[in-house]
Amino acid sequence: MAVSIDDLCGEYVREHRADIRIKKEAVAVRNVRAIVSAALKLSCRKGFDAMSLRDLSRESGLSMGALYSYFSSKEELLVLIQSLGRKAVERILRSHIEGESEPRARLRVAVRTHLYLSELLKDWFYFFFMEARRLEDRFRSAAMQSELLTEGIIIDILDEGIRAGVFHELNSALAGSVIKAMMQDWYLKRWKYARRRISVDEYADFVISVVEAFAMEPAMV
Amino acid sequence: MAVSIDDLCGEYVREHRADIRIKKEAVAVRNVRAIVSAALKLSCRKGFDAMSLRDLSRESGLSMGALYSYFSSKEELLVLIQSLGRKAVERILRSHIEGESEPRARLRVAVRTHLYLSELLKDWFYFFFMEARRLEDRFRSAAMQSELLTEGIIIDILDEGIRAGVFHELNSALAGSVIKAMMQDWYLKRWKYARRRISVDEYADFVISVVEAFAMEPAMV
DNA sequence: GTCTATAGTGCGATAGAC
DNA sequence: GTCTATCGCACTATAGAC
Repeated sequence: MAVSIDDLCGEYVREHRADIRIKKEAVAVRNVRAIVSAALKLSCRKGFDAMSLRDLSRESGLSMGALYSYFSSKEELLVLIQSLGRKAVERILRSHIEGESEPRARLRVAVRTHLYLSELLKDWFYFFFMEARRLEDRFRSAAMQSELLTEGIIIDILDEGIRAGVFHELNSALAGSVIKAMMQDWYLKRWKYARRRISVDEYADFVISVVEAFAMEPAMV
Repeated sequence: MAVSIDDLCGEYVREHRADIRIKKEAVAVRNVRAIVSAALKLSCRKGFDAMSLRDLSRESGLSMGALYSYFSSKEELLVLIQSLGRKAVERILRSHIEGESEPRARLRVAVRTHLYLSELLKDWFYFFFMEARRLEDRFRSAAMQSELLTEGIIIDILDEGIRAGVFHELNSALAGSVIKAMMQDWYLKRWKYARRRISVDEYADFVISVVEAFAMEPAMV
């Protein structure tokens, strides 16, 4: 699963060559990386609003003026980080789940992949959640669609499993919601799980066991 | 369960008579109510940072100057809302659970009471979660303690039930975490459940069914 | 491309009239 | 008690030197 801040920033620069004033790709990627990395770090501490561009300038090592070569307003920077990361996450999540066909295995892979991905990109996921309401309407609805999309993947798997008789009759919409809630807790309460020395694998195993206890026919557990 | 914004604000005024410059209690309660109510409304839309005191002045109907008769800085207003609401919530939650003694009933009451309370005080709960990281260290650690306290209530009930043989052997700390996560989803994703016309009762029943499927011995489900 | 310096804005907070 | 008026400051954003 080759995905990191570097990869995502490289992808962004190549897709937005026209909007960025910097000609050398290597320079652009390096600086975008520094900016996004610094912005995530500072925002996750105190929030995007509380982060001033002076803070961002200091943390990223670029001057105020240089920052504006990469985005044209603070709002645009917010949208950049949100949409860039989200698109990448959706793509990766989908590609991993497609490998499995049997519902029970698909459900396990979906939960585990989501947790691994959110572990790898903790700051991004936290940022998506906490800063989504600061977006303008058109971008916020994209964020809501994204919440529903991830959940929809889970719901589809559950419905498939019910039809196949692997899972018993259950409210798949509500089940999808609470499964998503459990997965989100991993990156929303990092401090708690870190303090208790719970690994992402332990957490994944536990969530899967809860989900299966509820969804599986007793005879198959 | 007599608890509302009015009750909490009245309680605050009586406890902080010394700090508030207004002499008439009736006036003070009315204005504190207007301020807190407006602050919650505005903060839950765009965040506490994004809410200016001019916005708050407009929404509450008090002038900038008048606002400063009730708090001495924006930071103090944040702490006021956080600590006031949180203390009240903890007290109410504890008092309701004490009524039950049998582990299974206690668990059901704990989940249901928490959900009802978060329904009644949606804005407060949302505010606690989203604005906690803006607090100074000493206040933020109080917020973290509160997260652990609510979760601790659940964990204690689970441990009791395991000892009594009502629940099977399970990792009660992890179970407490994910139960808390499911309960929190109710007020963190209000837009989603409202859109789907899910009532708090439906949600409570569902969460309880998930928890019991996992925690109960198969024979007792 | 990146810098420094600064323009222009809106903020939190306060003083003083009523 | 509450208001209006205003202060000083920190912010976003930009202009112009290098």
